[in-house]
Amino acid sequence: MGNLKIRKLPSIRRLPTYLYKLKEMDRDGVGIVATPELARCMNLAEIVIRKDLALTGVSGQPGVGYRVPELIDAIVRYLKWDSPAEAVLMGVGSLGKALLGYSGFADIGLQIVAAFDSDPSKIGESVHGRTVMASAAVGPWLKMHPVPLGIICVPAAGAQEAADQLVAGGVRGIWNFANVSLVTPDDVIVQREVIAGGLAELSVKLGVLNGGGMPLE
Amino acid sequence: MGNLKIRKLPSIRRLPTYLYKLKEMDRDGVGIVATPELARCMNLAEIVIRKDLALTGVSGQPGVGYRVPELIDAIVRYLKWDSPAEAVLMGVGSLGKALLGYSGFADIGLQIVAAFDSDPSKIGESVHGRTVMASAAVGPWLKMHPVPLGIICVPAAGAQEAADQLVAGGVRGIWNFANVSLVTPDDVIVQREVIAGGLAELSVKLGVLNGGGMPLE
DNA sequence: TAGATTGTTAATCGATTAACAATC
DNA sequence: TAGATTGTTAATCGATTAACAATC
Repeated sequence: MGNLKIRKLPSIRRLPTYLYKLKEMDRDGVGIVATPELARCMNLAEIVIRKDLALTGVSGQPGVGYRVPELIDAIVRYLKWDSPAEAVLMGVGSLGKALLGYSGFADIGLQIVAAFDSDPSKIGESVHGRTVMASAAVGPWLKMHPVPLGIICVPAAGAQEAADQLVAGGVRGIWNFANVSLVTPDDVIVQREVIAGGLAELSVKLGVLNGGGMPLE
Repeated sequence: MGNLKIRKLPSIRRLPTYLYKLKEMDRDGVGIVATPELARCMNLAEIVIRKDLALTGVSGQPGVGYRVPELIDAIVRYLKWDSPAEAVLMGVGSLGKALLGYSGFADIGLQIVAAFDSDPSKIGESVHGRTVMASAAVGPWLKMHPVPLGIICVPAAGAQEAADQLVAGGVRGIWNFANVSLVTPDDVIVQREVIAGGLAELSVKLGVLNGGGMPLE
C-alpha cells in the first residue's frame, strides 16, 4: 500500500532543519561550524547532530568542525534535493493555494508545475502564476508531461480518487495532506502529512506541564 | 527553551488519525469497531492500534471490539480537545491565510481568534472573517483577551520577535511553522512544524526504492 | 604539545512487535 | 461451547545517549 520501512527516519526528518540553519550561516559568510555551536542554535544535543550529519557521509575535521558549504552539499545530495523534482498539485483550496504560493520549495528543489481542482468555478483561475485545470484532466496531462510527484490537498472524500488519477498518470510518490489513508500500489510511496499530529503533541505536552489536570482554556 | 520530553510521542501523533476515521465511521452509523477492521482501513498493524488506543484509557469488549462514540470521546479527552482552545496567529502570508481558512480546526477544538501581521498593507484587511491587526499590537491585545496558544507563520527572520511578543503576552504554547528554532522560557512549550521533513522522508524513500542511485527527475 | 572536536564503539532507553492468557 | 478480540507480559529492534580513542 505504498508503505516502506526505512531506518534513521528521525535523523532524516531533522536534516532539513540543519539545512535551513546552515544556509543562513553560509549567507552570513560563516565558513566552518562545529557541533557545539550548532547544538546551541538548534537546541539539540551535540551527539544527535554528529550522528545525523554522519548519515550524509560528510566528514569534519577533528578539533575544528565542518565546512559549511560541504555540509550543505552533503545534506542536499543525501536528500536528492540537488536536482529539482517536479510535482502536480490536486486541490486548490486554502492549503493548496498556500503550497502554490510557498517560495521555500524552490530552496529544496520542489517545483509545482501544474494545479488541478474539481470545482468548475476554480478551473481557469490563475493561482500564483499557475492556471488551475480540471481534475479529470490530470491523467492526460501527466501522459504529456510525466512528473514523479503528486501532492494531494483535496478534501478527504475526494482524496482516494485523486490518488488513483495520480497513480494512473505514473507518479512515483504522493505527498498526502488529506485526512485519509490512501490505497496505492506498492511501488508508489505515499507520505501522509497529519498537521493535527503536531497540535496533538503540543496539547499533551501542555497538559503534562499543567500537571495533567486542566484542559487548554 | 520550551523543550519537554514525553513518552509515547509516536502514539500521540497517531491519535488524530484514528479520530478522523472514527468520526467518519460514527457519521456512517457504525457503532462498534474492532482492531482488525481499523487495521485494514488505516494501514497499521493491529497491535499498534491496540497499544495506541490503550493509551487513552479506553477499554473494549474482548471478542467484540470498541464502541465508536466511546473511542472518540476517549481520544478527544486524552488530547484535551474537548474544550475549545483559543489561539492567535502571527503572520498572514500564504500559510497563515491557509490556517485561518482551514475548517478542520473546528473539529479538533482549535479556534484562531485573532491574526496579526507586520506588513502595513495587510493591516485592516479581512481574512476569512478576521481583521488583521498590527504585530506590535499583539501584546496589548493579549492583555485584554488572554489566550493559551500562539501560532507563528511569519518568515524565519521575524519569528523570534513574534515569539517574544507572544511570550510577553502570556501564551503557554507556540505552534511554530517558521524555519528556525525559537528561544522561550522553559514553561512555554514550542511545537515546531517542519513541513520539509515530510518531503525529506518521501525523497529518501523514493531513492531507496529506486535502488539508491538516481535522483528524482 | 595542549586544546578541541570528530567519529567510533558500547550502554541505555523506549518503541515496536510477538505470544498468549483473559474475556466477551 | 466455540470463535473472536482484547489487553497483558515478554522479546526484539532501533534510536538516543554516553564514553572515549583518534585526529586536527
